[in-house]
Amino acid sequence: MGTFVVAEPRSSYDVNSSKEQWIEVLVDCPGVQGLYTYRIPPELSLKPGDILSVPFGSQIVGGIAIRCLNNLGDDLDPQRVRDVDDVITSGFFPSGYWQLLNQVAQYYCTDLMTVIRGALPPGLLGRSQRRLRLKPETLPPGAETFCSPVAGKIVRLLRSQKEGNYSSQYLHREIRGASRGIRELIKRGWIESYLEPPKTSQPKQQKAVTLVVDRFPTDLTKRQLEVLQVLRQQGGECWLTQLVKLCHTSTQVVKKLEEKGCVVIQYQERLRLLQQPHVNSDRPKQLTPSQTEALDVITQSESFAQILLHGVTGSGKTEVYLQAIAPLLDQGKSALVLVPEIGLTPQLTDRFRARFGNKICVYHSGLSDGERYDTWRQMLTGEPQVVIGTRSAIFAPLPNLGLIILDEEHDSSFKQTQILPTYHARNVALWRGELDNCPVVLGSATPSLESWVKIVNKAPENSPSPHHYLSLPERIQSRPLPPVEIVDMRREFKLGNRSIFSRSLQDALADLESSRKQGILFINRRGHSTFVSCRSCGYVLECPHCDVSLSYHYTHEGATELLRCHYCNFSQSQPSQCPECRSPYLKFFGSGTQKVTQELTRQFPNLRSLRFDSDTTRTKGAHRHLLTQFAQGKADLLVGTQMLTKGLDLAQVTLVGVVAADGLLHLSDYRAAERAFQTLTQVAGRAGRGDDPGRVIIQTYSPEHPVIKSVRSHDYQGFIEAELPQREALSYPPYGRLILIRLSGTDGIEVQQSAQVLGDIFRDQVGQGCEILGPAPANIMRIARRYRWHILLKFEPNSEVIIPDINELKKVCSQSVSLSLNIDPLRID
DNA sequence: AGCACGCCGACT
DNA sequence: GTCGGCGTGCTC
Repeated sequence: MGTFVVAEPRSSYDVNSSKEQWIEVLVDCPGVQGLYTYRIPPELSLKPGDILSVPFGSQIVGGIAIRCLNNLGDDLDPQRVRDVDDVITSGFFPSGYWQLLNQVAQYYCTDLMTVIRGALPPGLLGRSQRRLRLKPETLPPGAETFCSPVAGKIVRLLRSQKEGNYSSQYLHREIRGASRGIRELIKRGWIESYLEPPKTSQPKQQKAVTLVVDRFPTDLTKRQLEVLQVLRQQGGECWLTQLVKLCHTSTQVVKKLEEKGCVVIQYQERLRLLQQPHVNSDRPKQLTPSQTEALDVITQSESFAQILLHGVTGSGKTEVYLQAIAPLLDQGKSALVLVPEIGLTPQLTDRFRARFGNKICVYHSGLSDGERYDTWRQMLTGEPQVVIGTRSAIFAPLPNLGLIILDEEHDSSFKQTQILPTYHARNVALWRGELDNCPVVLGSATPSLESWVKIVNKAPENSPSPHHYLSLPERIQSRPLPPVEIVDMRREFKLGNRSIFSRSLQDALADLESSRKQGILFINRRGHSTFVSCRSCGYVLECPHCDVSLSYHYTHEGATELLRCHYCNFSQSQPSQCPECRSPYLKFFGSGTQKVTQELTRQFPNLRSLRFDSDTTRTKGAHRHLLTQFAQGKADLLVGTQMLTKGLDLAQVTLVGVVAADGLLHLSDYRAAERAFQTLTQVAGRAGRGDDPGRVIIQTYSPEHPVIKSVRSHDYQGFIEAELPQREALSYPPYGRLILIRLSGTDGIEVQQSAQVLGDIFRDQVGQGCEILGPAPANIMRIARRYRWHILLKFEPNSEVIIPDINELKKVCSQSVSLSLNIDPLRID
């Protein structure tokens, strides 16, 4: 080959680079569907998957680049196509991620953007804001007196703000008919209107100091030398603020060192990851034979597999998870561990951190926006790591996923109900496992019927993927499951015991008092009493906004007596007399955590108890604090609600008492029995996890209830065998699928009418193979002033039921009525 | 979501 | 006649 011209940088006559490029963008705007085409300005480089900001109408909104186009379609006038404004973040989605999001959107009947919004950390999809600013330089003194009254109001309002600056939204909210005044003021040149760019989460930059010399110069002051020595101790690099703090000095000293060429100070990204206290590291524990067997199956699954890990309480599921994850990290892969909302206890994360140290990332909605954003970025680095999180962490962008674990997979907090999409993390986890081709482990002591049927009862013909049922039937170290004693409270009453504690429970509590062991008391409800009624006329105090009675709250001597609504949080002080008949004799019915604690101190003054419910764990860190206190033996009894059932592993607990199981048993819900069995089994499982054997006492008015019988003998199998045929007979899940259409609004008549119209539409359009129940008023018809109606669709899982588009359905409803779909609802109330 | 356009009732 | 209410529809 002869001489060859070295390639010149691409110049403007290069056909490829002068050719215009367009991009189709999914725009983040409510009520907007479909893709919009934008021109890619030559100075921007972007690719599908990038998060963009684009002009849309009069504003700048967020969007996702979907695909590149080389030429515009004929139907689009090039004049109308606008430029992409900016690239907010690039490379935020691992490959295969789109397919997952699309699958979620399709199954849960929402648009892709809604799924993206729910998956991304908050604050990435920004939206511009129109703001108005007073121009003091052109504003004549006393301006408000010689313009229209509305304009005057606006000027006065803007003056009250120190920057003379408010959002247009705020002005419109504060001043009626503001638009006229705003137009006038702009015309006069006294104010200006501008778009504030969307504020999206950004990496946090902080000054870092780096040591750049090996040998320290000789002309250093004592202070300067000290700083350099500390910096060397820190590995040659340190945040400026931290260094200054460590040396008890000022930034001046470090600046001087920079001038002398010893260090460099520059901005670096600082990840705002959740700082957690140090824990002592631990080593893998010896496994039982069944743990070993389970671990082998998991570690040998290198592609997608559904694995149900059914381990009785205290059988050491967590240790199996830990040992299954360890080899993955060595292979450079990551693992995702999902836990129930309140199950994200410090106990669990501490155990993971003790084993894997800083390879652990915690991701849940309690983090600040910045922390979530940075944790997300940390995951994108692709370093092998373990992400522990709640429901939404199933969307964690781990590029090299080797294992997904759902701990306590039966837990209902894996289902999102209030906001769209109404996804179940277990479903999404299985899809993700399939897409990322990694095993999914579902762990529980009381597996959901869904998982049981899917994995254990699965018919061979529709099981293309491997599925395994792994059982850990025994507790570690051969500890026995605690014996469960059922106490018939009707009998107690007959024998003249009017206390909320049966004689058995009283004996056990007295025992606890003398033996210095610890116990747990489970109550279904928080507060003191579930309702207050007048002894003379029977009037029950009800919430003015909801169709429910008010709960009585009273914690201790001298505290204010409150009535509170557990649905809308309305509260008022306890009246001294009946609002209806003025009788002063009001009686409290039904026991909550507060009343039980009160009774305890009255009957067992030497037992120290801690209340553990959403009232006492509301503040940040309270959860951890209460558990630490209990673990340190600063109390003998933990008195609490459902929260107690989730992942507490307290070795000293020997007694578990269920004050009244009946509240769980008699709910008019198809899933009530399953929930009751799970809750009771889980709470019973808190006993006897240490060296001392445990004991469980369940008080009930229906001791013959099949759920109670199964719980007494720790008989999951028996429960399942009784429950499944009932579900099958009525085509309830897991045999049939449900979709709940919820209508609500402040006008009861309009809600009812819209429900009827929708019911007729469904009967017309989806009748085949789909049963339509309702419309009917919801169990509690009114909550927070809103009337609620339901329509329930029930159909075979494989039938081709076509759900009408929700936007079409909304059109036929009254405007005041809001409509939402809940796909596979867990509760219908 | 904003913001325009456009069609009807109460004022100069 | 005009002003100003807010119903409908569009945003590359």
